[in-house]
Amino acid sequence: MNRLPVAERREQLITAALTVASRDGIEAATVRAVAAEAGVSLGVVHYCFQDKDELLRAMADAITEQNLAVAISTPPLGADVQSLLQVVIENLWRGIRENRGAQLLSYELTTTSLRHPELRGVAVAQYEGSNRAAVATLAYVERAAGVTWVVPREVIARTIVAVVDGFSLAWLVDGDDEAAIRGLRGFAKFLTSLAVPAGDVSVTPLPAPDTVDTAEPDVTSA
Amino acid sequence: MNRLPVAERREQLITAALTVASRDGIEAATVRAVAAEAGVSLGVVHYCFQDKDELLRAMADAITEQNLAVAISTPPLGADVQSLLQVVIENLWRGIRENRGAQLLSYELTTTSLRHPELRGVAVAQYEGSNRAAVATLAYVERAAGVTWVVPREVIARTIVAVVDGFSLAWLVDGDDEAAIRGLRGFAKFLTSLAVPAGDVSVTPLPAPDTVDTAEPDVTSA
DNA sequence: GTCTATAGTTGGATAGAC
DNA sequence: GTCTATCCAACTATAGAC
Repeated sequence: MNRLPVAERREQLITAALTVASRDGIEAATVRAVAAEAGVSLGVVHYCFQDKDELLRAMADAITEQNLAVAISTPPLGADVQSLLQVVIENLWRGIRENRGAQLLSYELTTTSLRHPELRGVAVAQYEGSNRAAVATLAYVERAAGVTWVVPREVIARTIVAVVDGFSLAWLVDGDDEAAIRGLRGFAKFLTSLAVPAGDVSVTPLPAPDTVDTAEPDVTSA
Repeated sequence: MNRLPVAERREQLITAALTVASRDGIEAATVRAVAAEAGVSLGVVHYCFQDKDELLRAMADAITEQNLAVAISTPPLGADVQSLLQVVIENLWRGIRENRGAQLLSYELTTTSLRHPELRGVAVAQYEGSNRAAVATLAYVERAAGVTWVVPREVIARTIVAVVDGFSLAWLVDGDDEAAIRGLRGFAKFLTSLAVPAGDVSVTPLPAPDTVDTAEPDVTSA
């Protein structure tokens, strides 16, 4: 109703799009539905976004940013690898469990992106976000617990993303919370077995929380 | 063109639907596109299937059956757990790698099913198929290598499905064959660490191949 | 059983008044 | 900037001729 600067209007519409898409699925996030959710008329959306693809892309970017933002929250410090990984994984899991719709939307965005050339890049961006977050988390754990890994950090990061995605997907289907958390705990234990005390360097002092660029790897992306 | 019994016509249309959906995505598998692919007219499809949902459901069932059928193929026998698991996982991976479209379709079916009440059950059926195949594979490995597991077989099965799904999804996005196979090999190694020699019972003689109801777990489902 | 024709929806996108 | 009105395309589904 009110006249807003385009930038703000865009934010509002992106939020509306996220609401609709998380709740009712990516298919339901039509231009019309988004306009209705935001309480504006159809024309407004087309005034702010060139076309539907641009809106979808903006929505995907918003998710990624959001995940990276969440990733800054600091987990409990100073503990052994085992419990540190446990906590990190469980925080991550809580975020997923409490946002079923968003998690499902993330997979919908991935598959949609993989099928439509005009959305090429969205899925890759999601994955890059996830991997960066996972790598940063690992770096954090390394410093906090004074360890390194017996395999390259990037390899572990990829595994984290894959395993969390896999268990999330299974949980989306059967809703078995117990099985999900059990699986993830087992995985944390496995990760622990890949850690070895950092040889030469003693435990590096922890940087201030906000210079650690993650805590919870983004798993919203594919 | 020709007059076929309904049952055969259905098979033909399901095949056509699989072709279209694997190639162009689940969205592209419209009644019209399927009819065109099968070389029949629009009305024929509606004569064979009550509505589009029934067609989609039939398509999903066909995938599951197909996966279970593939799972009967016998892997190389008589080896240690490590190499046995290695081979099983690599066979599984080859099947995925060579059917990118079908694999992607599987995830599309899952998310679609999770969003549409009228397709409720499809995703669960996919997952049950995967799990049954994984459990059967584990049972096979147990007999072939004379081992049992330090955690319940069902838990391992769920983990297998999750991990394979996770790595598959990552591969669909970035196409990194090397990373995928590396990750899966690492996982096979991990599984090996969960195996212990079967204590009391000596190695049970292998049943005939076709009584072993799997070899490759279905990972097509979500 | 198979075809054409058409009804009835839905959704993307634009034009033009205010 | 925002609204209404409208166009156009694609799709599901059905009716009825052959």
